[in-house]
Parts: sequence; structure tokens; C-alpha cells
Amino acid sequence: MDVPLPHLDRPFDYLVPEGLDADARPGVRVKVRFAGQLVDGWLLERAESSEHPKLAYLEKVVSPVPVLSPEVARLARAVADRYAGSLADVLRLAVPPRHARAEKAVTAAAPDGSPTDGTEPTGSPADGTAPDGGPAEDADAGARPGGRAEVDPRGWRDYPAGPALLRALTDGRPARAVWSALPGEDWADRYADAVAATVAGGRGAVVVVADARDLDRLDAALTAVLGAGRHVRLAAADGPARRYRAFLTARAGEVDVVIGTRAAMFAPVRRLGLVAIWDDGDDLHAEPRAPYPHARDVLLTRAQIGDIAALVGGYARTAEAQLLVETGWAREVVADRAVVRARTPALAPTGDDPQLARDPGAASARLPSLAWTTARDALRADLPVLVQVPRRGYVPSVACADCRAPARCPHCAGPLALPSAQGTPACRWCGRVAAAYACPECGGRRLRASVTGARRTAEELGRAFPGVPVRTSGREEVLASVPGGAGLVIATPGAEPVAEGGYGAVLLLDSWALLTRADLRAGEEALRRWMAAAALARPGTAGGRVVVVADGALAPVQALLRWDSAWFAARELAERRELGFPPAVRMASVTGAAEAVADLLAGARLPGDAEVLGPVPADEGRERMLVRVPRSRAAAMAEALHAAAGQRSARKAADPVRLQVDPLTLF
DNA sequence: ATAATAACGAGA
DNA sequence: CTCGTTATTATC
Repeated sequence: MDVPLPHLDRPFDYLVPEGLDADARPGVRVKVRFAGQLVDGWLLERAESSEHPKLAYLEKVVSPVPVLSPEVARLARAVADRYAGSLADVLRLAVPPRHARAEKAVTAAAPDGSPTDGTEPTGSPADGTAPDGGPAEDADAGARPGGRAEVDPRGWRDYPAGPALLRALTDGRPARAVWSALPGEDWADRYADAVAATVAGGRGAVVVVADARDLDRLDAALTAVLGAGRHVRLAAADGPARRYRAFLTARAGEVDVVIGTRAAMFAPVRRLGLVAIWDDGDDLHAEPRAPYPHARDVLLTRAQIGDIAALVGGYARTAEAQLLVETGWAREVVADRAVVRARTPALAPTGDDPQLARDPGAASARLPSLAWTTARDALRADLPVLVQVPRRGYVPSVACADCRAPARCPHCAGPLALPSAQGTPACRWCGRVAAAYACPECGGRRLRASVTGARRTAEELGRAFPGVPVRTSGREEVLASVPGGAGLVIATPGAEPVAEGGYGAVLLLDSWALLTRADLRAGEEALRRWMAAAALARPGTAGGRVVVVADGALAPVQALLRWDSAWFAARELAERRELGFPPAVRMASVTGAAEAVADLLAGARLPGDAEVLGPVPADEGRERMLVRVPRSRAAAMAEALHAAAGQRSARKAADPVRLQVDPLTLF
């Protein structure tokens, strides 16, 4: 039933009129009369009998195309359960809105009218004429190692476990890998290799990237390796018609590979053998619509359910990926230290430059001298220089004025905030006032709000090198690549263009703003953004240099200098275990009007060891409570919250409450 | 949203 | 006890 009400989150039985018998296959969209009105729904399965005494008839089959495969239906149910949401909400994300014209075009090209049970590829003759493969009967044989296709591991040879990973993919084994890409690595080529290895074994793949620029890059790499017409791209940004068309093409089994942004994570692919995500720390992977699933988790759930291979890669490793490694769910694929050293640009912090590091807003045009000379040298050598400046608008947090350690609540370790310039700091989570705050690092008692990044610094840098072309890449206009000669490129994080031959110098400015964000992931996020930018520099042996304007003693800076995000992720995960933060525990946030939140939690039969934190004020007069349980109780917590939401919706409680499991931001 | 069903309370 | 009214709950 395509209604998002949590108390209606279950299947309903209907009679199938004879006229609809042929079209009423599992996976089709239907219309049924429900509570007196026509509503959309999904035909999940056909059954001989029903427990229900008086059944109504199906009104209509919207389209005979079974757009919901059994595999995706099962995945959607699992995702709904994990996120305390409704199946209908997940299906809205999983199956793109129908576009009648696109459907007509695709069905005309490859008619798929033959009824099937939906669990196996259709054996219709039309599929046999598809450009990419033989009849479905042969597909199963191809999926087994019998074919013995070998794929050249190419760049994967730089990672000791790389070639074995590709072999596993070709052999159809469910290998699970957490990959740390070397600096300068062409990640899109490596993903294309992994996909090609999977396809060589007769299986399909789904690859999810964060944004359109990464998608273009992967698209080009795949076309180079597989040739055109073997894959489709699925992205909401491509428009409803193209998106639905790509969806149908994949569903019909005309291609084995779907790449895309998070809209592709539920893509129907036959004989799926690999799910992959690049740069899983990018917050674009978090779906902003209920039930707010994260692409990484959806894909890993998919891998778990279907017993298929999974690849989680990035220049930097997230705490979530680290957890996969530490629990043994996935193997790490990393290069030897010697190879890392050889590929890494020369990395240096600017030491402690108080002018810029502490207060960029008030800084003079003067750059730290190391940053300035590094840029100058690269430009003289006719090499491009990348300057990374954070975007403005980060939520200021509170830190110790003496040692800059983030100020945390002594009771629950939540972040402290200053309600006014001269106010007493209070916790954003539990609301407790920390009147007598003393920094646990240095004992300091003074607090300061952190400053936001200043773009001006970079503009002044441009003026400091007259005659050098300056390009900017940011929110309004994102450059994909820049030519190799001398030039300044000023980019916000995530918008750094690739430079032909690599940058001679990369300057990471205003790290203070990145590091003191009011976010649990501030350190991880800073490292991720630095590594993504630094990875575009030439190796140190070819003159590539990176300068980070930050205190070299800070852990994320250390991790960057040593190019060791696995070390940082392990440290981060250990810290989150200690503080009781995700992914070490499972958390859920309950947001809404104060009474509504209290009402929901009062009705929730939470597991005994659940901790309830809060309330703390959220925006628009609403408030937020957090529920925390050990990972072993995650399913029980989600179930309890979903059921409690169901009770509320059943009695038509007016005030909406938003349930979020593992919300991206906790503060 | 709407219909059925249960619960409730006033008047016979 | 019964009827009429109102809360509750299920909706195939």
C-alpha cells in the first residue's frame, strides 16, 4: 500500500479479477480501493488463499511492467526495518516515478510481456537478442568459474590484495573489501576494473558515487573498459524521463551494470555480483527523505542479503568502514607503506602560524610563508597550484580558548554551545549547563566560539601572484579538470578539479574552520577533504607538495602527513566506542513538538538497555531526543520506535514526529 | 478519510 | 435495560 502511515506498513490481500490475471504479476504497480478511496499500491505476491474473510477486488494494474523485483522488494523491507520506516517510503526511493512515454519507448524496443515468476531472468527470446549477452539459460553457466575469464588487474597490482579481489569478483565469490586509494590513484579506472572483472564472470554490478562530477568520471572510465552500451547511469539529476528509462533498461536485463548517485542504490540488476560505493564519507550519500537511509548501508545490506561482493572505497576511510574491517565483515585493500611513500606528495604543516591558523577572518593578506613559497615554487616550475578553502556557513562550536580542544559535555560528551556571547555554555544534547567547565586537556577555563572560513584569503593569494591565471571551482560552477601549466585554482571542498599531470602544489587553508565544526565527524571530514585534494598533487618524487595550514600535532593532520587514514579511522572508532557514538552504537533521533516526542517515547517498548538522552531544542521550536542502544539491540530499537510511531498514527496524533536512525548529524 | 464497532451514559 | 451518542480502531 503506497501510504506512508506506519500503522499500515503491512501487506493487504485483494482478489484479482479475471481480466487482470495476466498483468497482475508480482512487482507491478496497482490501484486498489482502500478505506473507500483509490490508492496506489504494489503487488508483492500472488497467493491461493487468504486469512481475510471479505476481500475486495484489485481495481487496476497501472502498468504490466513488474518494476519491483523480488530482490529489491526484500531489500526495501530490510532497509525499512533498519531505519524504523515504512516499506512504502523506501519503495518511493527504490522505484523511480513512472514516466509513461519512457516506458512506451523502452517496451517497444524490447517487449517484455511474457509473464515470469520474477525471481529468475526472463527467458524470453527478446532478451536473447539483447546486445550484451546470450539467452538467459547460458547466464547461470557464465556465472560459475567454468568460463575462467581473466581480467588484467592493472592498477590493482599496487595493492597486495587487489588482484585476488578481482579474481574473486570474476569467480562470483562474495568478496567484501574496504579500499584505501593511493594518492594520485585514478579511482574511476579501478572501479571500472572491478566492474569489468564482475562482468567477466557473468554477473552484474551497482556502483554509487556522491555527485554528478564523480559520475561523469566513472561513466567515462567504464565506457573505456567495457565499451559503450554495457552500462546505464541512474541519477535523479538526469531528469525523470531519463531516470525511468535507465531504470527500465536495467530491469529488463539489457545491461549488467548500473552506476549512479544514491538514486541507483536500489537499481534492479540481474545476477547482481557486486555493489560498490566510492567516497562513502561524503554526506551526499545520505538520503534526505524518510526513512533517511545511507547509500553505504543500503548497499551493504544488499550485499549481506544477496551474498554478493561489496567494495567500499575512498582516499580516506570512514569509521563505518573501519568497523567493517574490525568486525571481519570486510577485508582491507591497502598498499604497502613503501608504495604509499613513493606515491605521496611531500606533505607539510605550516607549524603554528597564529595569524592565520587561529583567526583567518582577521588575518592580513600575508600567508604563512611556507604556503606562499610552496605555491611560488610550483608556479615557477610551470605547474598548477590548488588552493582549498572551506565553504562558509558551518555551525560554530565551542572550543577551549587555550588549547583549542572541542568542549564536550562532562556528562554525556555532547557538544557545548554558547547561547549568547557572555552566557554559560550548555550541552546541545542533554541540555545540562556546564557552568564550571574546565578543559580536560589543559585545564583551561576560557571558551571561544570558532570562526568560519574566509574566502578572502584565497582571493588575496591570487593578487599575490600577478599574471597567473586564477580559476575558481565551487558551488555555482564546478570544474572537472584544468590544464597542466602554471595557474591558481581556488576550490571549495568537493569541487577540486583534476589537473593534467597533477598539481605541483596543494594548499589546504582555513583548517581551523573545518576542524572545529560542531560535528561528531569533524576530524574525519577534514581528513577526507584534505586527502581528496592532496590526492590530486603529483607524487613528491615528481615535485608535488602539499601544505596544510594546521597544527601538525592534531590527529587528523598527523593522518594526512603520514597518508594513513586507516590509523585515524581506527582511532576515531575507538573514541566513538568510548563516548558511545555511532557506528560503535546505534542511535536514533526523535524530533518534533515536545509533547509529541514525549508521547512517542512513552509508548515505545524500547529494549531494556536503551538510553534516552535529551531533550535538546531543535529548530522551529521543536525538540529532539536521542535513543542509544548497543549494536546488538539495533533491530529491537528500530522495531519499537516504528511500532510506537504506528500507535500514534493509528490514533491520528496530529503533531508529526521525525524518526531518524543513525542520523548524519547528531548535534 | 470513513465506516464498523466498542464504550458509555441518560432516561425508561 | 435499551437506545442514542460518542470514542476507538481497522481499513483487504
